[in-house]
Amino acid sequence: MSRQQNQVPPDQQLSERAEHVLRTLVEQYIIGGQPVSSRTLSRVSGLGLSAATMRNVMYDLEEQGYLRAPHTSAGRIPTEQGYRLFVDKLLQMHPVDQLTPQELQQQLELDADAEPKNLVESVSSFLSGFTRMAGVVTLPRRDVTVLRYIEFLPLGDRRVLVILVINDHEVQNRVIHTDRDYEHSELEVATNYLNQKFAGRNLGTIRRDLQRELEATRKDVHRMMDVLVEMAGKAFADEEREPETPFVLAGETNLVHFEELSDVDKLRALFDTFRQKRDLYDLLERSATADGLQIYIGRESGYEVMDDLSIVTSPYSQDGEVVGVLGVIGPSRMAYDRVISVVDVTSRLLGAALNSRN
Amino acid sequence: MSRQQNQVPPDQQLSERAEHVLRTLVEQYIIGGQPVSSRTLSRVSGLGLSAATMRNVMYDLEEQGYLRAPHTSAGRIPTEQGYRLFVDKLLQMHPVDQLTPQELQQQLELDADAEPKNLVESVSSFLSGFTRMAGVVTLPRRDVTVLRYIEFLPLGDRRVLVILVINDHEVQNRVIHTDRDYEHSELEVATNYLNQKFAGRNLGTIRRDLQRELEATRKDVHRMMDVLVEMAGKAFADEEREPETPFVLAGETNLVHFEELSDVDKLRALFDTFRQKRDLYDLLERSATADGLQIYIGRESGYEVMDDLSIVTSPYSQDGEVVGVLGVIGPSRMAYDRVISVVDVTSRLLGAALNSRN
DNA sequence: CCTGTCACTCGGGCCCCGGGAGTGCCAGCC
DNA sequence: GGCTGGCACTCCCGGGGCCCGAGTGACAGG
Repeated sequence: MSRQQNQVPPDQQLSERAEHVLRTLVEQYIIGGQPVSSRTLSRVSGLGLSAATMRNVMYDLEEQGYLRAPHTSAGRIPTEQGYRLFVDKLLQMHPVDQLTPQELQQQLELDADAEPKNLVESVSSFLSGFTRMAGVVTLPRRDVTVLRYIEFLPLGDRRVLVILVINDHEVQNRVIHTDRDYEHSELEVATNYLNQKFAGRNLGTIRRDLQRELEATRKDVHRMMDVLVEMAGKAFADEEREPETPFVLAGETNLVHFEELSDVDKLRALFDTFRQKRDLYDLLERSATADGLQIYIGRESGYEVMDDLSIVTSPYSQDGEVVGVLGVIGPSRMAYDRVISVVDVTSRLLGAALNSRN
Repeated sequence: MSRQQNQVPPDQQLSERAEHVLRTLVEQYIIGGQPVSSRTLSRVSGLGLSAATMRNVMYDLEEQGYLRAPHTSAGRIPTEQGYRLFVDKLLQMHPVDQLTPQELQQQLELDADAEPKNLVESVSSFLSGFTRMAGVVTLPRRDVTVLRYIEFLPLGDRRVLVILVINDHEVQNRVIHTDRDYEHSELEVATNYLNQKFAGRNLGTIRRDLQRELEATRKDVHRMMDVLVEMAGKAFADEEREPETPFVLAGETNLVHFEELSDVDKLRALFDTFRQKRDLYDLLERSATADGLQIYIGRESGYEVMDDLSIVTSPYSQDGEVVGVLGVIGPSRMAYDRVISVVDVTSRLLGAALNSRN
């Protein structure tokens, strides 16, 4: 206990040798999942040093907070700080295995014309399937949403189907209930009028203008216009009803396979957190504002349940603007090089898939 | 071991008293989760019998395969056969708590105009939330699918949006890629022609006729017709692309809270089965053909992973025709009365929600 | 047929013990 | 000064023995 307390400030430079040892140790731990002993390091590090020397180095690393020993006579495992240094400085990226994401590539081509929701589900499930951990992807969120086309179709039973084409690609269907049945021809008038007036304009401003329009036509005799504007209003009001949980989590149950979650209580706590979605969403939001690929190791994310778990995230963009975040959640003891590659490539592919739609 | 082997045939009638004891025991076990002792039964059964007598009764019940003792000096717990008798004959249904499904009622009203997929997701998540177990709902599957309306809209970039309204309520969007861009007016011709020809007809027959139509127009000079029929063909071909996993499972992670799944290996096996979806789907299919509410206790379902788990299912109908199944998966030690009520009511409400759309 | 009683069985908690793994430290060597 | 071999020490882990409590099975008597 004393050793941890009088830590040498962690910003002190580590010798190259110490870094090499740390890197080897983390790699070994990731492979084997067992605390790494001085003997193993001596054998495997390639430094040609004896176990005794390794012990000295390890002692120093522990003193500086990079390692800890689960108990006296186990080997050592990395602390969060140890992983941190590892990913920041010591990680050797293998060239991305270009072959494997092909699977995603194909899937994205299949989904090329799908709604964002479906796209996001595909990608999330790819991330989880490929890494055998949990995948998470937020729905793309654009500030400018341009109405491309609006159309009304009669469904009968005083219901009208409203079709909105937004941003050239997203198609939304709404059903609104009206005071009476409308003829196809009547609705065609509405369709034409609204398209002429609003197509190509921003959804936010349309909502404002509709309000004004409504007041104007009220004074008018043109009852028909009144009704159709109200219809459009309804359709757009519905737009407000956001999905409460704007991200898709997949493969959570993969996590049950990991040693570090063989404690059922921990598993429960984690799944409960996932269920609430709020915390995870906040974390993702944070990653969206930070730029580039982010790695939160263990409690760095700020949540106790993330103990021994890490999350690797990357924002994805459309038209050069960040519209969402995706990532992978797994044990801190994960193969960061692979996961980083996958997350990185995936975010790019998703971005590309979104762009190719224009 | 000997006692289990020379079992008295289970079809032998149980005395009323034995049944009462069995019922009390199952109820107690469901409440407490602990093996039930003769003393407890003596206190709680209301029969005014001593523990010693209970022991004799329990001995008989064990001999007939309704109970088993985890070990000599624990109490007894029900076997699958015990649960079976309990649910078939001894279960006292409380009048359905009419208040609680109100939550679902409201949700369904909100979703009244939603796509089947969303409806099913709502219901599945209700089942899991309300029971705190796992909920599962298959997508409604209708044999007759009538095309109500079809429409083409130009999206630009040689893409055309096809909107299909099916069965009065389901709206499907497809994007198809064409050889060139089409004017709105050209597509309007297509829209009119196809609606006139095919609206109100069965999707299956339309597909056949389109094929014929295509061959006919080929010989014709009318190139335009050719193209649009091909378009429609594409749209319907897409229809074939079924969701590979036509059911929605929600709240699997709730199961981690149960004692009987505190064995991590079991949990893994179960989640792996869920991931594959096939087995579960087969099980649900089976329940659809059987009529009314079904209960599979433990391995009755035919799957080893369902050991200590039960599934309560009920088909749901639209226009008097069974179109899907929903259910709840949880430990065999579940409050069957509540779960049965919920599953039953939910299937009715879902059916009603589907019907009210016509 | 029911009941009180008593011997018996079994699981769980506890301690103790020994073996094995890995360390910390030290003396000696280069 | 840094590296190494050696050695004592610490700790985990598994097994065995012990006791206790819970619950049963069986039996004899009402």
